[in-house]
Amino acid sequence: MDTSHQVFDISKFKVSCGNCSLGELCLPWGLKSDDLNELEKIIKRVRPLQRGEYLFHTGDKFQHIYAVRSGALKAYKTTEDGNEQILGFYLPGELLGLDAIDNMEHVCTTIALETSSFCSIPFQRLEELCHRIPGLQHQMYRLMSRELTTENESLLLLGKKSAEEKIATFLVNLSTRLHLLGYSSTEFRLPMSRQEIVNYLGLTVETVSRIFSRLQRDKLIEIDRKLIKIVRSEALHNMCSGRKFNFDETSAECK
Amino acid sequence: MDTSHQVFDISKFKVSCGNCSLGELCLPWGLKSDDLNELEKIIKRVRPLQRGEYLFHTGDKFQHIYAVRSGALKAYKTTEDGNEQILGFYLPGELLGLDAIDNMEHVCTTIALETSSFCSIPFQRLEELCHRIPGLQHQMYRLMSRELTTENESLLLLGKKSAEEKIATFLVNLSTRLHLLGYSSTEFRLPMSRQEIVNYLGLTVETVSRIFSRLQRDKLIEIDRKLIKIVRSEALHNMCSGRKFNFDETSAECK
DNA sequence: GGTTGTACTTGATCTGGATCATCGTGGCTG
DNA sequence: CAGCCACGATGATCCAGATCAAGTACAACC
Repeated sequence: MDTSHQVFDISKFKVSCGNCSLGELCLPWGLKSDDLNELEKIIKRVRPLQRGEYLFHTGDKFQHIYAVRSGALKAYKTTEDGNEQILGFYLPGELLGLDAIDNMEHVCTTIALETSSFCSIPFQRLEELCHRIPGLQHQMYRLMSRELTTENESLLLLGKKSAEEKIATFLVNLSTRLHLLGYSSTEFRLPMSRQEIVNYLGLTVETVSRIFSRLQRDKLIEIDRKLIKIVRSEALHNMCSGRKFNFDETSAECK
Repeated sequence: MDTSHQVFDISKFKVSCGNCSLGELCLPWGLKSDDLNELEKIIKRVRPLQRGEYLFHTGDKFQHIYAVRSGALKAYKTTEDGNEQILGFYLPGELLGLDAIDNMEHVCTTIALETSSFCSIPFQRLEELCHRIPGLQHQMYRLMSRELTTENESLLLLGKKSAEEKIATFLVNLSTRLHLLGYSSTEFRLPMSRQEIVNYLGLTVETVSRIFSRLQRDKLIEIDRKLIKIVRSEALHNMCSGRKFNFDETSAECK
């Protein structure tokens, strides 16, 4: 048998959630070792995607949920008039496809922003497993609940915030998520283009460009193309919630 | 024994999902009669709320999810600067509190917009029951998944739509949900104030007032305080997605 | 019936962010 | 290395919707 073939057939690799650095952020959280083994049996790696490749399309039959292992994706819908509407960005440890359970078909399209790898979990078998493993069921509820909370926050973000607040919130949110993954929270690379940022935030490239420039001029951040360095993170945090950027008085009362 | 007392202690009433007109819209969807009985055992009615009374507050310990039986509620968060940010409105058949599972505490406050009644379901016991009843577990996933989809749509609503589109979408959405409940989809009463509508949509009362007036002048709707009559629902539907309101040419090609 | 208060409407003006236009810059190709 | 192209920055203008400022209508109370 030609073993070299197997090297490329990555889907045959056994997944080891136990050794996965994302373990605690992902599905296996709180599982006992036996249960983990059960879960690992149904999880498969899928072929990594290059930038621009799709994970699933709107309307695809829903069979698997996916966990991002590495890389970054965006999820979007296409409106009646053919425009793309970005719903969110996904980083390692995050689950994709949960919104497809209701109608058993995907309701958005997901595309890799950079080379990305995934685990795929057949939903039906996951449901069966949840049935035998209470901890897994609970973790599923938690993850779905968390996604609801996240979306509520996005709702506030888009609904009530000014351009400046949106951008500050966007950066802080990204910074927080990267930090959770063990990366620097102050220096990182934006995996998405300006165009994608503004589509998501409901702004225009010009506005974002101007605000980035202003943040840089005011020494809150340093920015070189996609490289971001957050210099004054407290000030950026304050900016998220409408409080004005007020220099050294970060301890002052904020009415 | 004073039986008249029991008339008021509504929480002692056994819930009958089987006879509930909301059955198919709510938790019991797809359950067999035996399973339904199990579910009914853990569900209780809670005291109805009058307008202005709270169901739960942000930060409350999460113990129950609630199903709206009648009436209407709003869910909101309070921002750092003390403002109210409405996250959504809830009608009969809809579940409240699912976003609290993650941290086991409520992340928003819910208040009755009119006299409203509820069923309460202790989450821990529901989880145990889901464990024994696969259909119930599946329905929970479906309901949470549906809420994710709904929130994605709200996201588009708030992020990219114009004031007119937001209002049209808001009306159409309400109309659809009321229709599902067996009410008229063309004539209904808004359970919320203008102030609440605009808070939710991220607009001002003046803008909404003007757009309502315009829609009325153009004979798309008739409006008398909180009473809405949708006169030309196709036109209103078109308006939701940025397509211009173009009179009788509803059959014309929409690029 | 008058008084008060609250919700809603309508008009006038202002402004944040969109749109339009131009230019710079860095990466890629031949 | 020139030429091209996609991306991003910046300036000038425009406009949808906010803000400010008066009204008006209706319900609650005396």
